[in-house]
Amino acid sequence: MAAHPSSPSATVLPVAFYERPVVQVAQDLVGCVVHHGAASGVILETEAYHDSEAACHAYVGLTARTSVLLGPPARAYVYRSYGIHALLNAVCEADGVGAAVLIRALAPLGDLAGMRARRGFVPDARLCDGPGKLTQALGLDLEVHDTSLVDGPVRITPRASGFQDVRLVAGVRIGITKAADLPWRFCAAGHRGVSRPWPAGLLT
DNA sequence: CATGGGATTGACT
DNA sequence: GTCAATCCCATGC
Repeated sequence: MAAHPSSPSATVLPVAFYERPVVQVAQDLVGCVVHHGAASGVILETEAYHDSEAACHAYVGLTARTSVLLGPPARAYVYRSYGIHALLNAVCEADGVGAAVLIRALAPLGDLAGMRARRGFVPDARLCDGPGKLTQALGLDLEVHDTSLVDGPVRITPRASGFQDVRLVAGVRIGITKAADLPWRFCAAGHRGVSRPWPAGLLT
């Protein structure tokens, strides 16, 4: 952090950014930068989830698990998947609406050495090409669940240089069985560092 | 209190 | 292509 003297709060995406329709936020987040400590990466892939459709955890209503999803926007929703992986989501829309954007892939940007150490020295292109991989690379765990994305340990800043006008490729969401036909997955066109399978047209 | 499923990954056939 | 690892929590008896 000492190498970056600029004030973080001045450039962090504000609460109002997240307090919008979740499918819009999912698209706008591609190209933005996630920070955790010295580690950071450019978002290459997102998915939107909303409590109006069955794939969203909040579809079942208010429970201990879904209280954060249904709470105010601009907070981190982190949960464990398959007993092993921590998945990072940004809570969106108004307080009372269950909606979040799942961050599925990053282009590694800051603290590559730390990422390599935490990920076990895989090729750099594979450091953050999946939702469980990127949380491990960033050093995130469930401890950041229900923390602020504006002034908490995890922060997201606006689109990096070279990503202001990023072209998006939409596809269906990955790894779900319910509401599997909604095209709510968004990838940065031309970037191979996204999770498999690549959506049609990614490289064209 | 017991059971089962899941927004994944990596290793293996 | 298949499959197991392994945690949280919703559901049901």
